[in-house]
Amino acid sequence: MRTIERLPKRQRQQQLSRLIEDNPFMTDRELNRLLKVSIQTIRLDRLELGIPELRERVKLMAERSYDSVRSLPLHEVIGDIIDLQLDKSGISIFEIREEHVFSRTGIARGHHVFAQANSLAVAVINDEIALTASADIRFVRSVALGEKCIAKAYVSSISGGSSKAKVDVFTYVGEEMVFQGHFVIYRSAGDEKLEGGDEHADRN
Amino acid sequence: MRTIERLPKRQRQQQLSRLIEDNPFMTDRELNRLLKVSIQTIRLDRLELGIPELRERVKLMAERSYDSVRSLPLHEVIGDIIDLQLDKSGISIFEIREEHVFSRTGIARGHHVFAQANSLAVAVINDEIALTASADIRFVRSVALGEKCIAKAYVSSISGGSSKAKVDVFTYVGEEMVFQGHFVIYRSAGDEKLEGGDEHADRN
DNA sequence: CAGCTGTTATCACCTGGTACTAATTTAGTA
DNA sequence: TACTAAATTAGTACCAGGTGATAACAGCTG
Repeated sequence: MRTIERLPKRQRQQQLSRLIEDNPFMTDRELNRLLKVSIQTIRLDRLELGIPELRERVKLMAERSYDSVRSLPLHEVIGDIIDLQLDKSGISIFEIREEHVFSRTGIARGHHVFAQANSLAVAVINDEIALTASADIRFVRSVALGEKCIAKAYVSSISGGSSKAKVDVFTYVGEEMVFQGHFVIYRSAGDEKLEGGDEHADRN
Repeated sequence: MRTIERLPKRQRQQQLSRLIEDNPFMTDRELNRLLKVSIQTIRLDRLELGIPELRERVKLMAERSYDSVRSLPLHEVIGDIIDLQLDKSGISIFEIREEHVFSRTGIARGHHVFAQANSLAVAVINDEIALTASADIRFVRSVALGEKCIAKAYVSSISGGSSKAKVDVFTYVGEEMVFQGHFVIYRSAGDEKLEGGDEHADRN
């Protein structure tokens, strides 16, 4: 057996890779039944392909998700709030990373930029519960992978003791403005028919 | 030993919970050394507390992250597009789940609802690259955990052979409108200074 | 003292493997 | 055809990290 026609092995190994890729929870036993080869062959194949055993695969996945939970994009506030004067103004920083961009072009997806601004607008309102009621937004220029977005929020009006506040948010990359939004935020004071959006999250 | 002074057990179990909580990758062996009790006691404690063994914990984490990858909130299109007539209209469904709501109240965070609408507005535009330029949005009422958001997008105008399209999106839960947005989308045709937001994602 | 809780110790067993050795099958060529 | 080498299968010992059952012991308490 020199070189020709040893495809079946290659093919099987490709299949094996694919199977494990799209269901990493398969045991060797299940795989040997699916691929109609002995369990030893499966193990040899994994060895050659550098695919770790089930438990290691599962552990790796868990570790990855454990790490990423610590910096999860859509839980709590998007972006790090670095300055906050309640009912007045606030500043947050948000770095555009792999998971935020469209892979073909490296341009940030709009909702991330929006989410940073929205989070900040909500955080700056000094209330137990604050929800976005409406917003008028503009993406001035596209934001690329690796760029740091600095969002600055200014409360422009707070209606008396009651329910609405207006917040303007401007997001910059360096000197350039990339986004602007005018938000109307509902506050908890005196209304039960809350209107949407985001609640107040921790302010650390 | 009636009731008084059996605190050490309770305390130990609390500590155990805490330890496992903030490092789920600990074996019973490591825990027994840390807490200075036998490994059997650790196992009994886990049993009483309903804490599964290391491998189960790790597997659960992996499964959670695996599930959420399949329906990842901010990658690709948010929501399932169930109908699409390019340059005309589109419909998508998005179910509000645990990871989309503010845990204290079960109210959906605004950017998810926005993200669904934004994704759909972009998807409905028949162009290689489409980016959100601006939007005017309103959260009509808050959306709760478990509710299914049906977003309907209508292209209201496409400016000649050139760069802008207007898309109106209305999102409903049952009969009720919960969100409305008017989007201006930039299209790839004839402009390099693209303006932000979201690119065109797969349409399946 | 009996009885109870709590703790520790053993022992058999389980899953999903690794590591190694050996036999068997298959295919290709001298 | 016989030889050779790769590929596959089989079997064994061993491992981590457990479960489950059973037993023994300590210490207090009524």
